[in-house]
Amino acid sequence: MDNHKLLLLGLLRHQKMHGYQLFEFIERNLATCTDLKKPTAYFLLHQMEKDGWVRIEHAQKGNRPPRKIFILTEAGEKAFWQLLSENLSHYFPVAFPSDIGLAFIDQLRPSEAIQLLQIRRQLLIEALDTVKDIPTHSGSTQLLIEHQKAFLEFELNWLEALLNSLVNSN
Amino acid sequence: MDNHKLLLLGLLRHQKMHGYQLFEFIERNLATCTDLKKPTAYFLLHQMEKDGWVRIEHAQKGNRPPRKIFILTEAGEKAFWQLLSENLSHYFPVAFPSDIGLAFIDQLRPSEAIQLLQIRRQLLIEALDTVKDIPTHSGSTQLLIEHQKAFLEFELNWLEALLNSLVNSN
DNA sequence: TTTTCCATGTAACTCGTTACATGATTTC
DNA sequence: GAAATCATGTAACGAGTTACATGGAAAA
Repeated sequence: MDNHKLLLLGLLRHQKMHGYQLFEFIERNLATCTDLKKPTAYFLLHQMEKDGWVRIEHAQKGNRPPRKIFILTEAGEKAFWQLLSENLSHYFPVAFPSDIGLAFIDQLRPSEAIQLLQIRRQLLIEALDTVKDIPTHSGSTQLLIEHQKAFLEFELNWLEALLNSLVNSN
Repeated sequence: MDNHKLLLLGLLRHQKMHGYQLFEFIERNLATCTDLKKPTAYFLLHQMEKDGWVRIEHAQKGNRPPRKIFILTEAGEKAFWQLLSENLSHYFPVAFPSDIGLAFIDQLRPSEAIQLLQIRRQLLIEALDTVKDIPTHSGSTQLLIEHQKAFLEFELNWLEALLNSLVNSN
């Protein structure tokens, strides 16, 4: 939650935006790296407004639906630094739901295990291709994408090594 | 949730156990790899009993609190295979909350960024040490631990490369 | 003219967590 | 005698998701 707020604040610090615009940006560029959904984004924006971290300006473009433009306040700026340094000085442990199946792989015939993991391998390759297709960003936003890419490559290598060892033991 | 059930079923398939025992095992051996908490485990076990995947035998050891021993049924066996092949043939995307901070690292002075990330580095090293201390398991349960270890090593390398690039740009 | 895009949200639900409750028993 | 262990849970809460609602404008 704090990290989601950090993301929104950081984007707003760079440029004031309305909710749809924020969400579009995340969806288009960071979908592989984060998982902030639309209703959550709106909810957090309003909560931050209550807390005085952002203020709202209303705007209209032609006859389009009215926009709520979110602008960082000074309190929001302070919160940004706080959340940023908390984030960077922590390490958030990651659990891998996919791994649970691996714990029981020795209960399958190797040929069956291989067949199932081939499908996973294909999905991993597709995920990696998606990340590779993201256009390069300026600044350190690119780090997020680079890290995700490096991670997926690591995962793919690891899975292929596992597949090889299964093939050899067959 | 399905993956948590898969984990419980898989452990029970190997050996019938009571809730406390199951949870102890997970806590002791798989804490770094999964995040199943005690109340969740009890809840899922009872839910699976309602669904007929496990049945309960009551037992008493001395004057200790009575135990509920969970035993896999035939339906549970079927569910196990179903959940296992679903798990293995999927890839569950992973988001990294820690990464959000990286997107804004160019807004800090490099020296400050380095200082904060050094703390993260230390935490990563400690997490890695914890995994290295887990005694070796028989069978493919060990895969889970190996994967977590390899992942943490990847993370540490990546972070150190980032730190180096920050030091050089300073 | 039907679909997609723009722009906002709400309501109900799910999964899981935290904190607490109970009570005997073994260990320090 | 106090603290940790064994063994079971419940109740309240929290974060986030899914599905739905609204309604005009642009694109196909």
